[in-house]
Amino acid sequence: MTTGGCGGERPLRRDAERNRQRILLAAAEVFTQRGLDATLDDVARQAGVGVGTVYRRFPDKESLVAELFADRIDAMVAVAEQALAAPDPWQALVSYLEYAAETMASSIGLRQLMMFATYGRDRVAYAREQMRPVVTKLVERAQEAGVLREDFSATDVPLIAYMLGAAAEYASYVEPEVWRRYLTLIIDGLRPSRDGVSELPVPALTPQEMEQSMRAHGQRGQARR
Amino acid sequence: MTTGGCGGERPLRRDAERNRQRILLAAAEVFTQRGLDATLDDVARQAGVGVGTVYRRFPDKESLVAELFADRIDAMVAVAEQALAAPDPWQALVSYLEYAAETMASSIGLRQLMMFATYGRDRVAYAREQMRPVVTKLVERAQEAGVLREDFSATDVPLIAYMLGAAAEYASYVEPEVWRRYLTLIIDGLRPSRDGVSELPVPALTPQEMEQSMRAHGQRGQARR
DNA sequence: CACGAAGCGGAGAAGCTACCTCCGCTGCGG
DNA sequence: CCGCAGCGGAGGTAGCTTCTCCGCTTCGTG
Repeated sequence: MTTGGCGGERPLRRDAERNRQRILLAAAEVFTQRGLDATLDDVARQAGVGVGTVYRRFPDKESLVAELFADRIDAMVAVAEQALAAPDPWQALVSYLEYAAETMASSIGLRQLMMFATYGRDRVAYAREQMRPVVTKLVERAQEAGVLREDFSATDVPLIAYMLGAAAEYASYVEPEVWRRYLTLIIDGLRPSRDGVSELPVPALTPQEMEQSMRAHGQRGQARR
Repeated sequence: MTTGGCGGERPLRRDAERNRQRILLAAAEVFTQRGLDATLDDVARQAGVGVGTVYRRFPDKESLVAELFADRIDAMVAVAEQALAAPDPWQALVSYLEYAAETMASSIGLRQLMMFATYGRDRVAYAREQMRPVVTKLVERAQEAGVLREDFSATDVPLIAYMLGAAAEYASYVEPEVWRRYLTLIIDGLRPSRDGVSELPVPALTPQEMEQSMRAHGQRGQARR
């Protein structure tokens, strides 16, 4: 009632607000399980409302997707910064890598959003820019401490997370956590100079190349599907 | 002429045969670079012929895809068997893993074909059945020799290969070989009991679960997309 | 060379699917 | 109790894919 100045938009009617929440919930379910290719019709069905209701609340698919995942994208940046504050350089890097992989594995839609420049380019681009120097520092700190192999690079982090997300998606119907096996293998391979360690055979992607890859996939709406 | 009994089909006219080869070549290009979602129209354009010509030679998309990749699928089985004949259990497993990953990384279409039950189910299913016991033996032999961690499983092989293929696809425009970095990390993580080795945190997929995953993705034509 | 048949191209039919709009009806709440 | 915010979902529009058809071209044999 007493909101007084009515900051701009009047509050929704009670039933409308309830439907809005239902839609958000349904969208989360649908886009995480089936990816961003899923239709707004699908979301509506899952929410138990008509398509019209969805389009009344969200001007288009992109807005809905953006609103849905905004906080999880922000969280990725925050967690990276927290990791940098942690005392143990090895633990910091490993836990961030795990967090990134967990994020990519937890939602097909979010993975597509982060890795393909299909929707919400601005916000994602911004988050990526925030993270880049932080992750670089994370990697360098571990290397300076001598606990991480020298040939590892910051751009390997998102690619590994993406890759693990792909494995998670593949197995999502039977064991959504298999990716942890492969993360463990990779982490075990991350330590420096043990006997029998082989050098990494190819240079890592440069940040510019990461951008390019992202764009290349964004072009033809692969995210999709 | 003197083919006499005419084994069934008369040979194609010279220009027709030339076009057939062009189509096969174009199809290889298109399906490996863009995946099985690519249109037969795309193939025709790439081949420099009309769509009609494609459909005259190959009854439908599936036939073309099957014919294209048949030998590479057979090769996967053959290479597995060869690996089993190699003397060094570690080398045998590692080289097969590399071969599998290379296959999945070299062609988006082939990876989809092998991992999603969209086209050519029979041949792929058959190849998988052939490979399963061989890979199992490869893994067990390495474990008995004490050169491979005990918690590694045969079903990890295709999943790892798939995952690396996903990384390859992502970076295909800038550095199609990055996946080798991650294969190396994984291989370094494959050796048994070094100090600081962590146990794998999740059980591997069972062969039945592998089948299920494959089918699940095949259902809604994701492969494509 | 001439001619029949094999082959060709590509417009377009047929069938989807996805996004979004519109309008007559419903039911909230002042 | 009534006015208006909100609702549902049929359907318009656009795009895309698979495959067919038929008038024209080219091969190669007699």
